[in-house]
Amino acid sequence: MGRRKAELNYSNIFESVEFPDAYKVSYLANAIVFPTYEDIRKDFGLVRAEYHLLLCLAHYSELTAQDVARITRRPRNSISRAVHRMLDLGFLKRVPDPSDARQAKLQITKEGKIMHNKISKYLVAREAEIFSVLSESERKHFRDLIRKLANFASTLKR
Amino acid sequence: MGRRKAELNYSNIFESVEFPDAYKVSYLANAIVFPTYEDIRKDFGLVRAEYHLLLCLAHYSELTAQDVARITRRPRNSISRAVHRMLDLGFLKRVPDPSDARQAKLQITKEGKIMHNKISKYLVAREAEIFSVLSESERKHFRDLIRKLANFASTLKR
DNA sequence: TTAAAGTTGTTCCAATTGGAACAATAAATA
DNA sequence: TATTTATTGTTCCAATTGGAACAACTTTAA
Repeated sequence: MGRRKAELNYSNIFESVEFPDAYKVSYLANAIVFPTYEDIRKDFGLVRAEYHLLLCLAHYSELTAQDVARITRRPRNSISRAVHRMLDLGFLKRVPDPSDARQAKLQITKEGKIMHNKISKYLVAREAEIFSVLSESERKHFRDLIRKLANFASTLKR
Repeated sequence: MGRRKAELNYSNIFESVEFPDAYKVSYLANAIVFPTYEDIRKDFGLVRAEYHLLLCLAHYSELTAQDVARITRRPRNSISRAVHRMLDLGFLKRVPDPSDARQAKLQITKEGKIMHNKISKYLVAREAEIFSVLSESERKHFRDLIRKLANFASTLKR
């Protein structure tokens, strides 16, 4: 007691905010997702859109830049910039689409896959850490609910 | 044995991504939270950190800039910038702390409260829209689970 | 067939952003 | 006490960002 100043514990507004569920989704994203992008940038040298390209093309063998923009809900120009850098880095290849000269099909390269695997490994561990606070059954339940929400959100116009 | 249909709908990677839960939290935030900040900017003229100041000071009568940075997990310099603009706009007032000359206590003004109420109303409606896809019981479960996750996330070092 | 409307990928540009360093002050330690 | 370490709020700066406009191309409508 005495000399040390009283330390108030202003830690959050989780229970008092007017939109507690949306606020916590936002908070979680800020606490765990965005620092993760920062880690990816520092440790692997890729910015968000660049990583998104890897992620999408690791799961679909062929996509246009526009497809990736839609899947990730990022602006097209960010994706466009990222495509060029990823081509330079050798993580993607691009083939013009003969049936539509406006667009080009993108594919991930072997090097891209290797990079994707490295980053994924890190992200899987990170996810496990965060969700370790839930029991198996809670986590299963959460998965069902967040799936419902995400599917619904994906139908909303951008 | 039918051929796979050529016209696939590349809409998401929810089910194939290696970290499906974290990915959907991120996706939800991108789909509903960040467009919301954009709306607040357009409709109310406040950027994210400025709105965060309103939000925090609507729920705690007195906070330092640093408190707000901690509560919202935003960088201090963003909050600092926002404080000055909010003072100019008359939404906040600032009183030097006599017991610690480094810091100042911030409070929301009447005008700030009015602005906060307007924005809150919009956000509450937005939350209701998003979560309308869940039943009452599902929503209650989701609330419990996201609370657990958010509380855990708040204990993680920044 | 022509004209209008929509789509894709791109460049440009202005604004936002956050890391880093800094001065002032406070707290901890020797 | 004197010195070192930590904290607060700030400014600076470089990088990221996304909106808007654009050209090239395709699709739809007339």
